Amino acid sequence: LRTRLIDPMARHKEFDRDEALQRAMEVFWSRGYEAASVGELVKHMGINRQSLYDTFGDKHSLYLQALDRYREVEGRKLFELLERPGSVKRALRQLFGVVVEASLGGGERRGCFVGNATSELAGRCRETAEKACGNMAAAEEALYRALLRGKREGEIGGGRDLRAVARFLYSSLQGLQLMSKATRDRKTLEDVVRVTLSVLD
Amino acid sequence: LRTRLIDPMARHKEFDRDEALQRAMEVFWSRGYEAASVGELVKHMGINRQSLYDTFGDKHSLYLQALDRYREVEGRKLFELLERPGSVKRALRQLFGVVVEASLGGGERRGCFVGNATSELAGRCRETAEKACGNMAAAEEALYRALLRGKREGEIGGGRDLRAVARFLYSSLQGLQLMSKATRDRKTLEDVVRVTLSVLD
DNA sequence: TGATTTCTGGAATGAATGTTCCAGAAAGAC
DNA sequence: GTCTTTCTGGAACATTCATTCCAGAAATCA
Repeated sequence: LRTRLIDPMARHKEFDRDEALQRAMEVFWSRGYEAASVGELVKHMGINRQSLYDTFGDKHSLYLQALDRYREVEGRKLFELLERPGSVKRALRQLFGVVVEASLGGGERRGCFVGNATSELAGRCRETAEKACGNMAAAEEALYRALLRGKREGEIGGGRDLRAVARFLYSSLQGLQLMSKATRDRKTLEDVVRVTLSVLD
Repeated sequence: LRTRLIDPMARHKEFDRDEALQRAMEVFWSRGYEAASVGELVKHMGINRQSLYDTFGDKHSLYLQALDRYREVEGRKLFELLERPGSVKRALRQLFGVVVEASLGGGERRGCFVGNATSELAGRCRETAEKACGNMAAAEEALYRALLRGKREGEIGGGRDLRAVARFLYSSLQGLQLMSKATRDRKTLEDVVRVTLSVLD
């Protein structure tokens, strides 16, 4: 790092750091921390073993960076969905619906990476717990703003503590994602969603 | 096994199988499947390494048996709490309250073993997924019966699809347990519980 | 071209893993 | 006492793991 500033003539990195991190995230997302081996990561990231260690540090450090990336990418999606003009209730139905459909589709059921990380590591790894907390707070905030807008636009009644409702919705989303890992029964998942969203009425 | 039936003269098992399994369950519950080493299991179970393999088979098989035990033990607790005569709403408040207090106490936050197992393995291990499903169905049934009683006794209104509400409550419990792994903020958790239980009003 | 740095692939390392083998002690049934 | 079986502790095994080392090829900039 220092030498490059002093005498900057060398080969550039060939791979795209973000793209490699994205791939790493997918592996950790599917397999979890412990079950994901460095060999697997190397293969899916498409970079050299040495490059992995040079660029991201060790496995644990890479995991935390993957968590950060997940938050950015998925957080952006959540944000965009909820800030989109139009019915807030409709946006929430869509949000929960995406989870249900992802579970019923033939693909892999990875759940929520942050939820998985919380379940697997938060009790044991302070950094993971902090990142999970941060993600929770960010999602809660996005939900809260959406609810505020819903109230402002008359779609949501004023009798509720919207902060509490936002927290409830985040918790429900995590519960649903967990359920969706265990069952592919559409009726069950839709029951959960229907009752969850009924608190907005 | 066969020889014992033909010629039953030998030493008896010295340790209590259920007790050892209970200990194994605690290890898996705290650490998850991958992170729990056989060495750790041997130590906490208080039995010999060989006895572990003789009695429970390999690590994976032991894990599945621990899951079964969890379901029996915790399932019984859930059942007893919900079947206890008196207010159903009160019982549910108590149920959710236990989770909140466990999270705020100084102890380890293990969450729900079945939830942990679902998160870590259900996507990859069919047997785990099936056991998780079974547990879900059993808990749902207990909740459903409690709700039916609440309706019969006039505590819960008749407008609801109680099957759906039972599923919702189970999902919420899982969501809450996950949240409780990441945060120790009482207000946050109580917000979630309050909104969750408000669907019964 | 020459200097310098990074990339790449593979080998090497050392620790930890799950599992099995062994030999002796202990305890029931005859 | 004599079997027979299980228990116990420890060693042995093979595999996998995360991580590091190495040497050559590639690429940048002077």
